[in-house]
Amino acid sequence: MHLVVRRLPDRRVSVSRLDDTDGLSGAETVDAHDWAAFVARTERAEPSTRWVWDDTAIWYPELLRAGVRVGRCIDLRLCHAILRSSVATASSALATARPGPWDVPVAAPRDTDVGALFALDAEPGGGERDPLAEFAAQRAAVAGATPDARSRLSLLIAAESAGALIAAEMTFAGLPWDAERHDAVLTELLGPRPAPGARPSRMQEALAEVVTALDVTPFSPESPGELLRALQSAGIPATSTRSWELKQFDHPAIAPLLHYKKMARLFTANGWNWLDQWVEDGRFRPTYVPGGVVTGRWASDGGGALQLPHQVRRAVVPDDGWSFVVADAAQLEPRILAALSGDAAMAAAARGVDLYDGMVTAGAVDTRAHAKVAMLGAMYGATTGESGLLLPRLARAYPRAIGFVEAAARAGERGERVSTRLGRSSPVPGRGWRELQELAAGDAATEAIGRRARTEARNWGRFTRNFVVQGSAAEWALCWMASLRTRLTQLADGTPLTESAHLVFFLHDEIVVHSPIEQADRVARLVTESAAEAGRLIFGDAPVDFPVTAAVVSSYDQAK
DNA sequence: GGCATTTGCGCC
DNA sequence: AGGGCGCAAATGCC
Repeated sequence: MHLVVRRLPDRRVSVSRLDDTDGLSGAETVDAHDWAAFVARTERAEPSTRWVWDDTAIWYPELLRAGVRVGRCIDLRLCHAILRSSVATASSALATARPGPWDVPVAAPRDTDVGALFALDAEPGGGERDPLAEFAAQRAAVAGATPDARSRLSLLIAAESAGALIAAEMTFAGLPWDAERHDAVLTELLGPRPAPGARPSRMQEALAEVVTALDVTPFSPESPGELLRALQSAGIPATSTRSWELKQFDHPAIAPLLHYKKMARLFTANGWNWLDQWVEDGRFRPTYVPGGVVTGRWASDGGGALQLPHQVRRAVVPDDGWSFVVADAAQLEPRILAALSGDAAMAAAARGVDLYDGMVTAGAVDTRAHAKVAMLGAMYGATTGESGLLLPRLARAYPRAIGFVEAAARAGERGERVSTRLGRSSPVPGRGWRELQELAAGDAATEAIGRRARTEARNWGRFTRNFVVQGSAAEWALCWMASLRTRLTQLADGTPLTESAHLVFFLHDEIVVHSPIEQADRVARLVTESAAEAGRLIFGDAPVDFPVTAAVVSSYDQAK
């Protein structure tokens, strides 16, 4: 049962009911005051309802604030983006139409004030968005795909939309954050909080050491130019001020300088100012941006939520009487590649808990470290260095897996689109890229143009090579979370979201569930079950395991 | 002065 | 010459 909803100008919502064949079977209008109650009533009476709306980030926060949860939805904006560029729906009316009001590049405005839903005076797309017509166009696009693509796209649409619900719920719940412990971590590593504009004492000390060791007049290491001149004046032939380059030099100034840089990073990115700005009432509430990355990964907006350094994870602490269940998928991307390519040998190596160990046991590589660097290199397109050297051996042991990413790279080099397991396709390269390739192929091409064209082609090939793996892994993660969410909802048995176990953080292949202590072990099992279900949903009976490590902890840093 | 780009580094 | 991001501060430009 689909209920297509749309904002009306006079603070009302129109609700169109569609039957199983998408025929209009009823319509009504609901006043803003009654909206949350209407949704709650509908969810109770018909839990399998799928709400169809333009943008979850617009509709859902207000419902959550009213204590109402939604089981299932279709996020038309997110699904439009998928279907618009998918190779599988390329000939559909939806994909071939001129850009319209659904082709908005970013999520809804960050305005989550109470009443925001009905306060929107203009459509985010700039034009009138008709959800009924858009839903029909999307259903037609999917129906027109091959049967195989149809079922995969249907799963992708459901998973993407579930992700949008989860993102809104996680922002609503917030990540439990102990500001006192954060302050303690900062004080331990940097010294006490300095006056505004001043450096923390430990940074000051490290800087003094650097100045002494370089025998220079005091300078500001935040300025790459000043730092470079200071280093060179002491005879250190640095060409940049990057830490990984500075590491190579043997000079007494290097160690305190690297220490300084480390501290400076923590101070500016996740120091006291960050704490003041982002943590309120014991919660960090970033905005997640589902579909924010071309590959389908989530992005985030505000507070650098997806880059929380390990140093400060000690401050992520559950409420009294609660635990965290922290789980991550072991070697997710290589396993995804094994499943995508149907590489039986790699699938066999993936049978244990550690895929890299499995590769060593099979004799494909010498050490676990080699296995890891070689696999990452294969998926990222490394050509030089250690991983470049290991690649031939890897290709002999796992020809199908390596052949799969190589094929994706070659397609990208030709300017073709590649697709994830469920049918999200990479964008076509820009006009400048295509013109350069045509120029290089023509009679007037110079050697320099040819060189530039080949470089650009290889660059795009590395992107498409990684796209298929990263994007398919993102789909697995969405299915994992969506399956878990369903189980957690059952466990909650009608309890409000934040009064029972609920997701509070997601990081590509890792999740954190905030759970009452007595439920935590059960939640850990649900996490594991959900991972197995995700594998089945996406790959059917393909013989690749997706093990997850699930730990019950009393602070985030204790996991792993 | 303000806005855009670059540099460097955090995460996966 | 290794994929995808976000963010702070410095730097570049008008």
